[in-house]
Amino acid sequence: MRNPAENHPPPRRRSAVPGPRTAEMASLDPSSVLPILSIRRKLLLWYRKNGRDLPWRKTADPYRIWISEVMLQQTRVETALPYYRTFLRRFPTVQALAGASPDDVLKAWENLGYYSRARHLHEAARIVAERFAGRLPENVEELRKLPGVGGYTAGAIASIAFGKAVPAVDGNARRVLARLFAVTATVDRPAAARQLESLAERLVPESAPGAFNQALMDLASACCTPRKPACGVCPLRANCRARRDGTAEALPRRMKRARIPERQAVSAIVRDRRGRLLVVRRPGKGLLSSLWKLPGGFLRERETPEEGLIRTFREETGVESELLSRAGTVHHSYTHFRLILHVFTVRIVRGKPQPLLCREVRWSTSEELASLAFSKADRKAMDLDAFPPGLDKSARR
DNA sequence: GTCCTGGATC
DNA sequence: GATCCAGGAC
Repeated sequence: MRNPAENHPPPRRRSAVPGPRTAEMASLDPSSVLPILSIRRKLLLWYRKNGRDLPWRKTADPYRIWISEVMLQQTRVETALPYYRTFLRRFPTVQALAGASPDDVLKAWENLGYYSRARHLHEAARIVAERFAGRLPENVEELRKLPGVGGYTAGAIASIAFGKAVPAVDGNARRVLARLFAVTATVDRPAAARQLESLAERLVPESAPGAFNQALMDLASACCTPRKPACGVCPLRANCRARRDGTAEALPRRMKRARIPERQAVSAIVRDRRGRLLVVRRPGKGLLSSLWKLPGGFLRERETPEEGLIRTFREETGVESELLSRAGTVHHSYTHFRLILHVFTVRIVRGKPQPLLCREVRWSTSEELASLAFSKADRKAMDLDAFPPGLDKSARR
């Protein structure tokens, strides 16, 4: 009947409690001790057999572990994998990353999404290089002060790279914990997040905290999946309250998300006589900051794509233009809006492009385009361009 | 609330 | 092909 999730031990710093806190738990409820020990043992055993073989698990280099954890924020393992390899070939050390140009770092991040991660990572690398002589701090509090390092990432680095017995609760771990302890509170509310965090804190063993934290996440991806969890083969099935209650698939509970609005935008494909493409660089803040894009922008209410194109192209670069043809439409979806992008081929009738509402304008050859960082949506838009045959060769010379 | 992309599902 | 969904930091 006792649910550890409902215990609210007085908040305390972990360091105040040496060793496993089993004595305290025992004094509260003898029956709750065994599950913790049993869960740890089973999970670690399962992990030794079934843990994924990932490159960042073959290294003890805190820098590499840090890179992997930042890449894994909001990102699947399979997606991050190739980026991890190329990023580390390119920036093998904290010093290499700290000394790189922002553009190189951004390019290495192209298509990985959430580009502020790349900016923060770069900034943090400089801090680590300058203030910490290239060594990452080892404790959660100091790690958390680095840009781009929040609670989860700090816990992951501290436990995996430095063997600290701290939890690292990401969305996967939250799912496992919510089911294991039948936490029915809405997990994206702070109260429930604290509850799960405190459960994780009690579970993490002093002996192998990094392995334990990773085991929790691997279990989440291998059998404690969001839909149709494979409870039959789960090593923790005997301990799982949700399994007992038949509520595994209903947990964790989330708030239902607001409907996502739709926004319309326009993009211009403009070529010069040599076949070079006009591209502009986005501002340093906001959506896709510092990435390159085609000229254009968001439509106003009741504005037609044609009107919007002429207006946004003028506002962004100061030129007067006319439409040549419709190149097509791109649909792309962001966290908080869906984008419908109308793409036109366009001709400049007056003026020379200036960086007015953008950081930079440039006529780019296809070779140069390959070296600039664009968002997925802009790549899609550029792919709509029916390149005039014959010009391509001259553009490359 | 604002940041992105890709995979699963219909 | 559209829609839903998963995944942390600020």
